[in-house]
Amino acid sequence: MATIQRVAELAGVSTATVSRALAGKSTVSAATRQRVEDAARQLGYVASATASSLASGRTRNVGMVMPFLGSWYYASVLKGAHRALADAGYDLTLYHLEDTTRHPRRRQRLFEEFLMRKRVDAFIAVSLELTAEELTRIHDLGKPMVGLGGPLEDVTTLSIDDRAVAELATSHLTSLGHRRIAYIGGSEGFDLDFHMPAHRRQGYEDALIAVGVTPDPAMRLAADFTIQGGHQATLQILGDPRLRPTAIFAASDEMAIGAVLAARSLGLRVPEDLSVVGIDGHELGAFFELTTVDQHPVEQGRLAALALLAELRQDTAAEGHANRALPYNLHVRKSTAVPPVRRRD
Amino acid sequence: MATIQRVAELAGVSTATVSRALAGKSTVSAATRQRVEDAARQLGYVASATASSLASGRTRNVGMVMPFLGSWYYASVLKGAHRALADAGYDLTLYHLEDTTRHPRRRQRLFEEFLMRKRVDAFIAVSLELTAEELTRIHDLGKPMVGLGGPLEDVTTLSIDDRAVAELATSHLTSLGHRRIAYIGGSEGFDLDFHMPAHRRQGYEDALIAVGVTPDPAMRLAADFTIQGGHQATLQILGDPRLRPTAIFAASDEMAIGAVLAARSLGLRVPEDLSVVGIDGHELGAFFELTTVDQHPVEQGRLAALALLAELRQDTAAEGHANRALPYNLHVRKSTAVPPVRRRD
DNA sequence: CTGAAAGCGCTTACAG
DNA sequence: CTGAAAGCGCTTACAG
Repeated sequence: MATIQRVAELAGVSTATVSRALAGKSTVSAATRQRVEDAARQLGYVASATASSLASGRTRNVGMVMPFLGSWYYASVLKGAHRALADAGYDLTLYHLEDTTRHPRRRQRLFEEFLMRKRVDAFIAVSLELTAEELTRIHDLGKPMVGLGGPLEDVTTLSIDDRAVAELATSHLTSLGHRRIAYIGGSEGFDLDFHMPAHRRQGYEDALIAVGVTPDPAMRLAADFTIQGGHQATLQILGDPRLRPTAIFAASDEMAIGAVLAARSLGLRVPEDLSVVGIDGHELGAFFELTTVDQHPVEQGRLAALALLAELRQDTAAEGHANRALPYNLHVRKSTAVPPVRRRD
Repeated sequence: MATIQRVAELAGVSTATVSRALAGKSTVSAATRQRVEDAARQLGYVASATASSLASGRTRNVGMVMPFLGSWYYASVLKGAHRALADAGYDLTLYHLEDTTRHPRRRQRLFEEFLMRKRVDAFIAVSLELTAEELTRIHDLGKPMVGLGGPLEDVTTLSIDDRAVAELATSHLTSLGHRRIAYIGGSEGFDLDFHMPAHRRQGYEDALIAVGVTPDPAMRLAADFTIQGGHQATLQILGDPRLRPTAIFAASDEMAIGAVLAARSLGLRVPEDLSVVGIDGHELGAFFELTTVDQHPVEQGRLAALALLAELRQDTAAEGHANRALPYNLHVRKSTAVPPVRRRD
């Protein structure tokens, strides 16, 4: 593998000039730059990231800290962030923040060893619920950080307005004429950001109140954020003769798909007998013709990466820890429609 | 951030001794080691990966090259590999090998820039179909590499026996008494390893022939490896009055789920009217009570990482480029049963 | 616009 | 068992 020394010899300049020319510094003459580039190409030279990092103090590598690997949302965010970073010439190193209670040693090691190695210039933290000590440790690293999802103290955060999203989904249903709308929310502790379920419930209730409906606690169920969770909760709701909802709003698309399948298994047609709306923009939504509030996870990853790159570029110690709002939009498909004609009570 | 120099001062030894003590070299006295460890802990010292790499030539970082981010299988493999690497003290840097035809520049840049930076000691390549030139470039990097999935020339590869897997799934059906078994295989070009569809089809046919059934080309359909793909193919198969299969074998669990949903939409019960078996061990399989041949993707990622770590440990130039077989097992759930009593033809 | 030289923070023969 | 010193391959003030 070629070194900068070899390139310098071939181009007939010093290693300092090679470094400047390939880094695109403006203080190199066009002719010299050309010779250096030719020599580098001829030798297949690419600067060693290791040596470059040690000398410059910049790694051109970003750490991505995620609580889950293997689920659709996180994989999508990862994809969006990776592409934006790669386009800027950055590498992405992945850190899995495991569950504290189940894997205390692995999690501890992440903070005491992996993140301390100075392998990255900055971090993107997705849906992180951190202890005070963990947050201190991260701050002590002195690296820029952008959070996606849960609001973190003294960290620039991008997050979706969970209340507004839930209100939009519910209003979509009320505007179609629905009044008996059940809500399947997250069970406590399932999601890492424990404010999210409360915000979404608030949005749901706000939308009901806006059309004069008093929220009925019996119409709210907690479930896991999975197809199975939505399925069970829906069987529960539809099986209770007192409830008779005409629509279900689920806090995730997977739950909503579970609701659709549960309705079908009871012989109900969606949307003729029951409307269903979810949140996410999940890849399976298209197949199930699910109406949803799309939160664009790939785009979320991209925006987090761009925000971080901006901080790195201006090297701001970043006082402006804004909590920026992420985009979302209602994607109407065929799982929602006007409610069935009301039966006599 | 503490440097090795500070630790050396605090412990009253040279930096060389600090380095040896913390690296666990046996040539350090117990007393000295203890003092060094105490000093390091007190200062919160962790060696800089950058400096360590430059000095030692080892990065303790592995590159994971994947053609897709965001799908369940790849996310699962990533998860398994990440954990095994982290447990060995290694970091994981992710490289997305984008589709050649759609993103020629991004893919080219991966080979000409990202992989050349010497940021990693070795690579794990998942389902990679590489051009001759790309393979040459990877070999020229002189780094150990383990392939998962597609067989790569001169590379240690872990792969599943696709023929045997398909034969097992099909034999499960024939042993239940099925003889009219349709097969939904991958459409050409969808998967990167283009031998896989042929091998699975071979296994399907072998199992039929073993019970005296002549494979009928009309019972084979190609589809995308998705729920949608399986759904469409199944409507096609069940809609053809000449075929009347009692069972469907799909080359992936997502296809198989599509088959189950298609059957239900036609009023058929699974498994009473139609048995369905898939391949994968997909997380959704449990919900749909799908019988499948589980290929344990998380475990695949772990095994690939362990194989790579073994190569790194013995620093073998690795002549033994064995193609090791990955484990799989039949997971019988409720989507398969004896065939319905045959109607008169 | 370019070069000589220091230095980034470690590891590791070499010597004792 | 330990230390002094070289060196890993770059980047970047500093000087001209």
